[in-house]
Amino acid sequence: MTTTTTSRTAGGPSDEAPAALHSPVIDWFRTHARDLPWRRQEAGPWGVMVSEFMLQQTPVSRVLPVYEQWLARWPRPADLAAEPPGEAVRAWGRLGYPRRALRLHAAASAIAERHGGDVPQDHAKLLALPGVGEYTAAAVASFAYGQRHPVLDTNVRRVFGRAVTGVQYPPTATTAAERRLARELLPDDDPTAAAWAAATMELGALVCTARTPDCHRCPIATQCAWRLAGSPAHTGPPRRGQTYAGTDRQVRGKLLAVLREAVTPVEQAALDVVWDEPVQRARALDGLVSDGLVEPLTNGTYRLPLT
DNA sequence: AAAACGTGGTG
DNA sequence: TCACCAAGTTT
Repeated sequence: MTTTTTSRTAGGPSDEAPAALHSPVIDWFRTHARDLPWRRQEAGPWGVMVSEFMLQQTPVSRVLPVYEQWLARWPRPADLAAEPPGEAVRAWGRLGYPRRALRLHAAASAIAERHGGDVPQDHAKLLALPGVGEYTAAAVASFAYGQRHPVLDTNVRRVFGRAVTGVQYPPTATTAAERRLARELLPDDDPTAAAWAAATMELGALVCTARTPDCHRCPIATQCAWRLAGSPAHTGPPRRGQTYAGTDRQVRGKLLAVLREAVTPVEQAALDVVWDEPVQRARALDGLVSDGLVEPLTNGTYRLPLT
């Protein structure tokens, strides 16, 4: 035997690992999945897409009521596209990151214009839509159309990090190794792959949570590499929590809150009261305007964008 | 590639 | 209380 004997890539899953994980996780999902509105058949691809936009960095509990109102008001992409972008921003409410509302409106317009009003099925076409990145394209293709795509969100990354790689937390940014692993673990056929995607996400959301995982209820606890290693603490760089108080983001939020509530254009003075520091206040407002979230009128007033 | 981008619940 | 966390995308 030579020193160059073939060996499996370090840290990679064994050939039989996938099958051993698929069934327990998918079976668990069948009995424990939450009954969320965007998972109902009647939600359709548009409902799935709307939910995915809203769920980008925003918890399910806060998305629920806004999602219902949104779909009731704009049941099809063309319905949203027919309204001014500012109406999308207003209906977005306090979900946060309001540029998502603008992008969802722009995506709806693109769907209405270029795709005959139907959410495209092709991953590349989904990816080309405003506000749709790698995750959302895969999620819509998988959840709405039952296709086979690696769906790698924060939940799945954590589940794979623990169950397979054996670490408490995945790296800060998604790595090529994580993408490769997600691809390797993907079941071969479309329906099973789609179920796997939804199931691993749900497992991360309900059981394999960031702070205090409930391993007692985990269907793959006996196979979890992290548990088997004694649940070692995170070793990498500290996970940065973004500060918010005093940032431009906070000021933008306060300014936009005023505009959302207003039915008519708002005077400069009404915006000035939300923040006392004039330089930062002006910078925040300029930022909102350049982002297309606020429209300045020639008479010195401001409103949510009509175009 | 690092940083910007909202908001509210929770341990 | 306060830092962490939540189905990311864009520049």
